[in-house]
Amino acid sequence: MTPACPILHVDMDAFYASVMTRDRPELHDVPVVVGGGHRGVVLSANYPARRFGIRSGMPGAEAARLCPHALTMPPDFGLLTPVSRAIMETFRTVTPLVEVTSLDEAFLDVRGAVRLFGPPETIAERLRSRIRAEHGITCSVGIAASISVAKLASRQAKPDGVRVIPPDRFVAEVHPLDVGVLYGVGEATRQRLHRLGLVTVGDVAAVEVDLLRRMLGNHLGGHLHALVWGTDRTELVPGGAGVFGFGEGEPEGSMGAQHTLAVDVRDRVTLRRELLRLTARVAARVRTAGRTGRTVSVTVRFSDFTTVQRSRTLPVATDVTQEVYAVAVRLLDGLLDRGPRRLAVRLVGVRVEGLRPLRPADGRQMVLGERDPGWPDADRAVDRAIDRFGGSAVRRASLL
DNA sequence: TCTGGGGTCCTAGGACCC
DNA sequence: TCTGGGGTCCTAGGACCC
Repeated sequence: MTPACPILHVDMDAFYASVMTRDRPELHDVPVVVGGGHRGVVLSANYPARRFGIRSGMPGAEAARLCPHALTMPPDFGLLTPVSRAIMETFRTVTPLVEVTSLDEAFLDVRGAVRLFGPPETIAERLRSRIRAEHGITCSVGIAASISVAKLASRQAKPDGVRVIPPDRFVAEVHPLDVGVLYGVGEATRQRLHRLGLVTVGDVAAVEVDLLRRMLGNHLGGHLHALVWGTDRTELVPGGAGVFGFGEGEPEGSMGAQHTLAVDVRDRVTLRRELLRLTARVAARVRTAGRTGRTVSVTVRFSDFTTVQRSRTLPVATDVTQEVYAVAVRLLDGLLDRGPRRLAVRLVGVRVEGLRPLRPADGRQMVLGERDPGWPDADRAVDRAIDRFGGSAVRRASLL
């Protein structure tokens, strides 16, 4: 029989901080912050640090103000990634229906596993004790009929707990809460709803769906209506880690890179050099994934934090660094010429969109009368060298 | 010493075509 | 020589997630 609540959301507790201090018992009562260095944000804070009000996503400077004696360390993905992979593999011993949404979170559909392993609550406890035993860290599990409610439940289960929200308890337990608890309602939508006098989930549920659609737009209105009644049935998509660039597959639609400069910069030569560095990285990833993209998009964030983006779609898809860069640098120049003038630049980014698999026929066919400038060969040579000697072995002349 | 980096999806207007 | 609808593509911006 299919259980009423077949969806599990498993969320590691303070994953980065927990893993990085796991073998250092002397740090267990010390506030530890991962990330948040110069101009950065907090990626993870252990529970002692949270007692000072430190939260992930917070500017590092603010965290330092709240707790000056906290120990701050950069994330060590060489340590974190294998732990994450092993945990996700543990999930797959229960069900193949695992959607990995980040290094430290996944949704599981266990409807086919109850016969073998028992009810979802039992499965949750099994997974929790295995993760504790094998990796020395704790996690929390939300259990519900849908991913959106399971996600909400796991947040309430933290730390180191399990929470079930069955459909017949949804209204009683969720309607009194602030709309911001809903998965998919961020700060902007929350503020908007609050301004309309809709503060709790129940307040929104009392509004007719047609009115909601008129107030918030067709899609958001309809989606929100489903969320507040717990009827959203967005399907779990098995796989998915590639979306986050953690190496398990590659993203489908776009690949990009951006960087916040150590100091705000006005000098165009410096900005172009940074753009080339990022472009080389992105194009190499596109090639490695065996894809090409048609749209190049450049993002600039100015010192006042206003962010502008310009894109250009090419007639023919490319994976050639120099072709992407030629477009990107024109977009950058246009942006600097017409953007909020006089402001220094804080961040530059480049993205290749409209990715699709590279078919042999796409090859490097020449437009009539055009000479192949040899860039694809140069790219392949660079890719091979990076493959053999590592990324630091190869630098483009203009980066030296 | 305010505010990262990697993605996805939706909206809305204009161009262009039928 | 007046009015139009529908579909797709492109661009810019914004919201959301971890």
